[in-house]
Amino acid sequence: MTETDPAVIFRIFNEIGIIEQLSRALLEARLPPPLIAAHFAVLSHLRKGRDGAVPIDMARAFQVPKTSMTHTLKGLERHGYVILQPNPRDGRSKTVWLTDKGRALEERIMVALAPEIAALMEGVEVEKLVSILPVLTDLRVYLDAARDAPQLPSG
Amino acid sequence: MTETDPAVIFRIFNEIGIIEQLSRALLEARLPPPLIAAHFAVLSHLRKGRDGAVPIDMARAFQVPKTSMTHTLKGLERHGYVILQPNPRDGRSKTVWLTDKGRALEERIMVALAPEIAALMEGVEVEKLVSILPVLTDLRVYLDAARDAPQLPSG
DNA sequence: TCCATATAGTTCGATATTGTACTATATGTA
DNA sequence: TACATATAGTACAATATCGAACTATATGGA
Repeated sequence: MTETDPAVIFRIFNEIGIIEQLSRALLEARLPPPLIAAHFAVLSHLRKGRDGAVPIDMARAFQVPKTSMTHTLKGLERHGYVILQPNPRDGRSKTVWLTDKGRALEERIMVALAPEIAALMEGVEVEKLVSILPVLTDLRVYLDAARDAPQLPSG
Repeated sequence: MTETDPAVIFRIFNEIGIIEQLSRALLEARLPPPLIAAHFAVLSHLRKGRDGAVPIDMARAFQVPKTSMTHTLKGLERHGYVILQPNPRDGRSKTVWLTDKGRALEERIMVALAPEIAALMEGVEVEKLVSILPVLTDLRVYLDAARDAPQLPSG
C-alpha cells in the first residue's frame, strides 16, 4: 500500500555521490603523485587478466569518454607504468600493456589498501554491505541501458 | 565460517563509481548548458529549506574543497541563478540565496526528472533499492570518519 | 573493387577540480 | 586591549574532464 517517495531515490544517488568522493580521496592518498584514481583503475583492470586491453574497451568499461582515456593513458605511459602497442587485429587501435614498474606499483598499492579494507570490514556490517552488491549491479545495468534509450522504448 | 572476500568490497566501490558517472551524465543531459551536476546540487540544497546557506557549510555537506565551491557559486552567480550577500553574523563569510530564476530552474529540472525517476522505479525492484539506503548511509558515515583518522585510533 | 559509413584514437579548446598561498575577519587568552 | 591562532573566501596554477572536429583504418554493400 505504501507509495515509495521519489525523494528516497534522490537520497540514494546523493549517498552514492558522496561515497564515491570519499573513497576516491582515500585511494588517492595511497597513490604516488601525480597519479589519481583514474590511473589506478587502468592498472587494476590490466592486472585482472586484461593485460593488452584496447583503450576504447576500457573507456566503455569505466564509462568515460575516449578522450579522457587517451589523457589517462598518456599520463601512465609518460611515467613508465604502461606501454602502448599497435593492435595487430585492428590498425585503428592500440593495445595497453603493464610494464614491470606498473605491475609492481599496482601490487604495492593493493598491499597498502589491504588494512584499509580490513578496517572497513570491521567498521561496518559486512553481510549488509555484501548484500547491496547485486542491487547496485541491477541499478548500474538499468542506468547503462537507459543511457541511450531517451524517452519511450520504441513500441 | 565463510570469510568475506575483500574483492567484494572493491566491486562495491567499482559499481558505486560507475553509478555515480551514469547518474551524473543522466542529470546533466537535463540541465541547460553550461550548468553541470555541481551547480544543480547547490540549487537543490538551497531549495530544501536551506536558502541563505553559507558557502563553507555547503562545501562540507558536499565533501568538496572550498575552492571548488567558490568556483561553482561564481558560475551560478554569473548566470543569475543565485546571489551572494555578506553574512551579517560573520564578516569573513557570505550567504547564498536563490533568485527567482534559480528557483524556477530548480523546479523545472525536478519536473523534467520526475518521469526518469518513475521509469527507474519500474525498471528496478524498488523495495530492494530502498533497502540499500541505510547501508549506504552507514558506509558514508564510516568513510567520513575514517577520512581524518589516518592509521591507528589513538588508543 | 569502390565507396559510404562507422569506428579508434588524437588534437584542441573550454571549463572543472583542487592544492597552495594569500587576505580579511573572528576568537581565545594573557 | 593586544596578539596568536583559527577560519572563510579568493587568486592562481597545475592538471583533469570532456565535447567537437579531425585523421586513419575498417566494414558492409552495390
